[in-house]
Amino acid sequence: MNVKQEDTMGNARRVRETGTLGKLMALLDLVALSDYPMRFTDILSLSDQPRGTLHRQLSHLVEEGLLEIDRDGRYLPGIRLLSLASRSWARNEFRAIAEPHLRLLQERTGETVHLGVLRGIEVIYLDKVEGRQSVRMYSQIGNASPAYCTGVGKAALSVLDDASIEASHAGLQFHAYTEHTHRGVADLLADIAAIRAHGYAFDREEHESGICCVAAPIRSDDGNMLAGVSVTGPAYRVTPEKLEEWAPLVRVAAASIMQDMQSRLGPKR
Amino acid sequence: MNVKQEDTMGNARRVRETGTLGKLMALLDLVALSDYPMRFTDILSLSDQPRGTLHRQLSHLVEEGLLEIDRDGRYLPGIRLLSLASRSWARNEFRAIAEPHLRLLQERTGETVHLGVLRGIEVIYLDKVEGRQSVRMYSQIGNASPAYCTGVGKAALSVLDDASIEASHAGLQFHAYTEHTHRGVADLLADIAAIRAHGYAFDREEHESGICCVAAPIRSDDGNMLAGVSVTGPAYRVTPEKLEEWAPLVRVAAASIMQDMQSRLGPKR
DNA sequence: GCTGATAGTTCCATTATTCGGAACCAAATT
DNA sequence: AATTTGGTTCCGAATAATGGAACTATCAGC
Repeated sequence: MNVKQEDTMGNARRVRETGTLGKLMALLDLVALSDYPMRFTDILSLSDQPRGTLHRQLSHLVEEGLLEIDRDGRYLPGIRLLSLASRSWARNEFRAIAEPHLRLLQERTGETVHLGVLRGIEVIYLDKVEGRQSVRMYSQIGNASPAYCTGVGKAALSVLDDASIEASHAGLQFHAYTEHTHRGVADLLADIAAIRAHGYAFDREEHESGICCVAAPIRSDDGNMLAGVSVTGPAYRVTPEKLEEWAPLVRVAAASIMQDMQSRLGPKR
Repeated sequence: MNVKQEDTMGNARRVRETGTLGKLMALLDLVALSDYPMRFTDILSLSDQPRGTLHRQLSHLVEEGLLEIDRDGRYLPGIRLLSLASRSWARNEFRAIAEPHLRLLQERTGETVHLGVLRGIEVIYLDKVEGRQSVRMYSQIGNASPAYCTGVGKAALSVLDDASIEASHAGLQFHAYTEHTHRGVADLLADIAAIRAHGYAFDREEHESGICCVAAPIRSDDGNMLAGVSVTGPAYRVTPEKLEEWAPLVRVAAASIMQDMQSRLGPKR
């Protein structure tokens, strides 16, 4: 576009901002995914754009219902996003195919089961099946977490070769969520080598203190989508032994999902 | 813009399509909210745009992850929508404030409780609290339904005056979901008059056969947002007597939510 | 395999939209 | 009243979207 080639580091999400839509979506990300609601000036300082331009862009997003302004002039994600997303979820074939297998895995282990897909260097959780406790359903669904510190993410990455992983994570600053979080690509690659050897990945409190999981990779037959299933639980209940014990179950679940995908999506075309 | 002023009736959703973003979002709606996955030509026949233009627009949406193409060349809603929406939901203050009241109402009635906001002539469900059964959580959240045939929708509409309702529903074709669905604005306004008198709305199998509910309106203090709470259940369990019995509880829930909003949002600014 | 038809993609001069600096407006602050 | 801060509007210049047409699969029937 113009001078702003170098994406101010931290935000290693978007690379090229394709035309008008790209710019607006980048802005939407900035506002909707921020951790606190921002006002016009806050956004102005983060997005290097002239005032007039930014103002018009925000107005357009608001007009479309993608953002909303509260009474204090703070910008918040709009509800239109919700209705779009509910379709995205309901109509997702992969999720639908995986669901029964997630349920089975949940029953076998008694712990929470997650399904997530890899999108770049992030994992987006597509579904979640939990046991009795009706804590906060929905919660995790749609959430994006870094691949390098989640079981599902590392499992999915393990299908790729080192070069790709290194390339996609180059220059990324690994955030130290806990003391066990990988600190850089080298750590990650070492872990991934082990994951490839075993066929499953562990997350031992790497993303959240006190939370462990074991995950297995899923790849679509066309190879365009990488995903993972995991069983997650609190460390006091989910011991290393339990994780080892569940690993084969998780692998079976992943394998069954892949098989179902092949038979339900493969033959057609 | 150009000739296409009259929005081919049925789709009484979008009126003016603001610039580039508006057109793209209209297209996204068309594709993402359709009932079945469409291929390029299907979309072409629905959106009156030249081939080249449409193709580029779809490409942009795909590049941004708002749409995806499956192996058969059909366009589907993309997962990026999910991650945006999860923030929209998690950060929604109204939902957070209402939640405890929804839980209480659920406990008191034992049936499923919904929270929905009015957006134009549609209701978008923001939250849902159900009892024991872990049927299909999430399901309803984000879903958009016509206001005229849902309890929450009619309750929310009842806060507006007849003229506004008539204006917004003018020319709208009322879809006959069941034999009890209102057939036109006249029916709707008659029902709404009763709702205003009582302070609560019934839905007696108007949207879905065998499903009944009772709902009460919620209006934000600034009057910019209309919403509703409802208790819903299967007709065999949720008799007319039960609905009458719950009506005051639903009104109390609505009132408490409004009060909480006032005290938690009001004083600030 | 050939022929015509249908589906999808690319090109590029024209046209419409966005861009962005600056002026403007409105509230708070001194 | 004067100044600062936060937000909005304007309009010529820069840029991106448009859309007709040419082009390339892919497919169906012969």
